[in-house]
Amino acid sequence: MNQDRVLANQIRAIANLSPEALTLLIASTQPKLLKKGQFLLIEGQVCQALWYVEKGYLRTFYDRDGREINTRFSFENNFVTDLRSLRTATPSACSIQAGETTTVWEFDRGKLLDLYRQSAEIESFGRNLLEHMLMEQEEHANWFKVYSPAERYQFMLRHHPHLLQRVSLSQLASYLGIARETLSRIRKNP
Amino acid sequence: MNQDRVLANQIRAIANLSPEALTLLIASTQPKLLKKGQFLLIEGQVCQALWYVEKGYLRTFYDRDGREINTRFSFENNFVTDLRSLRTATPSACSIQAGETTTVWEFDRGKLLDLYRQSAEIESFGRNLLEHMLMEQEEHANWFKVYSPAERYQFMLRHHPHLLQRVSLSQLASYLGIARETLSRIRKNP
DNA sequence: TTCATTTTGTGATTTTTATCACAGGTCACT
DNA sequence: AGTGACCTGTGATAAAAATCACAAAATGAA
Repeated sequence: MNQDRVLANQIRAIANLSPEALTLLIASTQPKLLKKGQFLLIEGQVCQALWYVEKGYLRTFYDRDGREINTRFSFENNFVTDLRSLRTATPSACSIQAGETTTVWEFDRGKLLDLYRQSAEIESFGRNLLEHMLMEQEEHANWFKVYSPAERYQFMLRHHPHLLQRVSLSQLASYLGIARETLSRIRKNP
Repeated sequence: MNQDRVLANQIRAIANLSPEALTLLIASTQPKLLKKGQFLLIEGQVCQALWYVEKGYLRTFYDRDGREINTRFSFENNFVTDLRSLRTATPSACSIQAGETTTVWEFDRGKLLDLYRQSAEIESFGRNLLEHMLMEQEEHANWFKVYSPAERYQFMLRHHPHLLQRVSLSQLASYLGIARETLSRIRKNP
């Protein structure tokens, strides 16, 4: 059995699982190695899994008339999926791609649902994970209502500096809802 | 026992509960009637509950240097809370206020956590509810990355017309991340 | 290293949006 | 009906951001 320490510890950080439940959960996953540029999900496919990023990062983006709009960057120790596609079994409107050489653990949708039924502990883990994801998503959504573009940049710089260190400015621009050139200028003037 | 039909049906729409679990869950709630303007949560308080809106609507807002910024409007059949404050037991950075005469059902944090431990079915309901909330939140967050202000208005008009019918333009402006005057002008020119 | 590709910086210009100021309208309450 | 509080529309102006065009720099692969 392929028990990964990092994954196990991260799961424990989200919810305390008994050794049995932890084993069960980890046994259901499968590691995947992605080269930079490889896709986990392509627009139009039905999303069948949830992924945990062990190393590297993933980019979630939408295609808007040929222009790519990045809605999420998922780094180490984060979970990512297209929840709408996963839940409703409908084609995904977005794609998920590796931004670096990336290692993920794949949690298959069907297996996960089975585990939820089998183990209340694992269901509890799922709930806690979702609470965590929702909390972060809400906070991020508020950036756009509370801050101006320059303030969004400042906030990101202060609270999520890894984004700037690892993601190109061109890709960050759409994530911040501003033009690439504007972001370049904002960065110059502190 | 105060079993409300609307609430029961809405819960069933989220997750199939056995009659016993449903009874348990509903027995843990308490109805609250709010006049327009009354608060469920005031900035600085620790959020202790999750609320289900039966009638009316709630407004979630932040105070930014004396200016109110609305981040959410919760209408009939929706659940709302301040998840960060609820989870981390820290003072809330936002307030939640009734925008009309509003009836809510209050789910106390402690009772809910107890129920999660007691009943796998109820935990499953919690997970499903969170998935649903996260899905909606992600979609809303994408408005700001994918659409221009005018397009955000159009999207809201098409997909969430009740917002325009029941929330004042002044309050919607910050929710759409634009100035009140700009929204007024966008509305004129279709 | 070299070459091609991608990324970034920058100026000029246009477009969009915010801000300020104020008038008229609506609504609830007495 | 009158009063005050809030909401909406609109013009003038300033500020911010988008867009276009292109050069410089960085990156990566052969």
